[in-house]
Amino acid sequence: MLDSRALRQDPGGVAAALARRGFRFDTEAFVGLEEARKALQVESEALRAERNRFSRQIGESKARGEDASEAMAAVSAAGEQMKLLEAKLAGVQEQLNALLWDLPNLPHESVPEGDSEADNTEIRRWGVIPDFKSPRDHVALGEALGQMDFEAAARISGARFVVLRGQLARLQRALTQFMLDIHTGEHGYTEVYVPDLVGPEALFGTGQLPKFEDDLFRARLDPPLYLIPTAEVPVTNLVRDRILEAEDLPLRMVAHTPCFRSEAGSHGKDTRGMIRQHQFEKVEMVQIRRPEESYPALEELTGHAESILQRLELPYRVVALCGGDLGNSAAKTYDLEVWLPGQASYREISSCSNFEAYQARRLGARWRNPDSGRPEPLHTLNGSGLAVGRTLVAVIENYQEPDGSIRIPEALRPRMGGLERIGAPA
RNA sequence: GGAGAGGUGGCCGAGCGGUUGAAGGCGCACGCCUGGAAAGUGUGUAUACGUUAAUAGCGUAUCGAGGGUUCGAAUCCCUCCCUCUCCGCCA
Repeated sequence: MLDSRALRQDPGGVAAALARRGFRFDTEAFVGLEEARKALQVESEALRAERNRFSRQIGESKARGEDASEAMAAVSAAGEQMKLLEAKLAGVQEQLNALLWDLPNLPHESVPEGDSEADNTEIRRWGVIPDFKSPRDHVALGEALGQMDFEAAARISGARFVVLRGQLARLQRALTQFMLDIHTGEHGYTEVYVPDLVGPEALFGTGQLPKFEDDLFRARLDPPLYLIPTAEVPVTNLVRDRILEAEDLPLRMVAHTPCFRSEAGSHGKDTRGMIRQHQFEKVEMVQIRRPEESYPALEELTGHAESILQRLELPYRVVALCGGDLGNSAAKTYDLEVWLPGQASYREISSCSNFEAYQARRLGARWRNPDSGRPEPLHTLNGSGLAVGRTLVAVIENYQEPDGSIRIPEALRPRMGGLERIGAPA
């Protein structure tokens, strides 16, 4: 959600900024609604103030045992009119909210121009792309090992699920623990365990609702409950409706959760393998920051995600998303793309974003700024550190041997009981 | 799942349907007192929106959420959510 004050003061400027991400903001509709809102609000508040005055008089008169029928009639009349006005106001407010909630975040000035993935800017590359004569992808490798089973998963749950067995299952667990231990032990994050099912308010806060309901799995209808698409939702919502003190900041939290995505609208995309699943594991970093610190924090957080790839010795590049490719709530995003020999391309393995105050406003996440003495919206950031399923894919493909075995990255061996490779040749 | 109790300000805790944004206490802030501190004492201490140059005033809203009764609801009624206790079940 954008700052409604800024929106009122400079709708044209906001529209121009939103145009950078390919979003058309109907300023005329907004200004019209806003004017109607203001008029109705002022009028109905004045009326209510008058009614309150009369009500007080009634109380006083009755306390003295006097007749109050005149004032009661006045209040009654005001009440009728108020009902009308307030119904109108509620209608306008609803339209205004729908418009407001639908607006994406303003891109940061450093975000590259462009309207698609093709316009993203590569910031840096790390690592050496392995030179395989005939690389196999993780599906071929995993299935040959007998440890990756899409058919079994399909029998249980349909498409876009996987069953891992034995050392591959363990490798995924090792990756998870490895990531968590580094973020908590070296990067200053506090590990949190959070619900995997969340209510609609939580999803509204981080921006998934109301716009992106189709991407979610709903687990219960009555009091609605959704499976989380990312730990960002429950973890960021930890500060919902809170006013933090300056000394509480910054907050750095990390959580490992499964993530559930319906992948509506991506039929036929990445249908092979573990790249795009309905369910996957992810380690997620979340930071809650004072506004002036959020951009340095984005660099820091991105570095934390990169450090995992470096320790696993996986080649990757960092890409700054252009305006058109930016997620709805983000002001700026770096994607980390890992090299996948099976596809001979870089694929997203982490997305690190600064949401500035966009989520914080929806969440009511504030801090007491000592300079102003007032509660002000915080800045929220998050980034995958990393998507575990895709990391497993990257390890399998980058560490493959001609005989179909998988070497285990040095950094993971202690967590694999010293194992050096999976599927050693007979 | 069954039975019961309860949800009020940062916390605890009052609150007859009427002038209650809400007594009192704790905590916190500032001042007085003190050689310094403690104790004591005084004052202040929610948030959002609107109006405004204003983080000054004024207005409106908010006592779990939503709806209803009423001239008027923290107080009465209904629905839902949550917490606690006991029983049952259960990882």
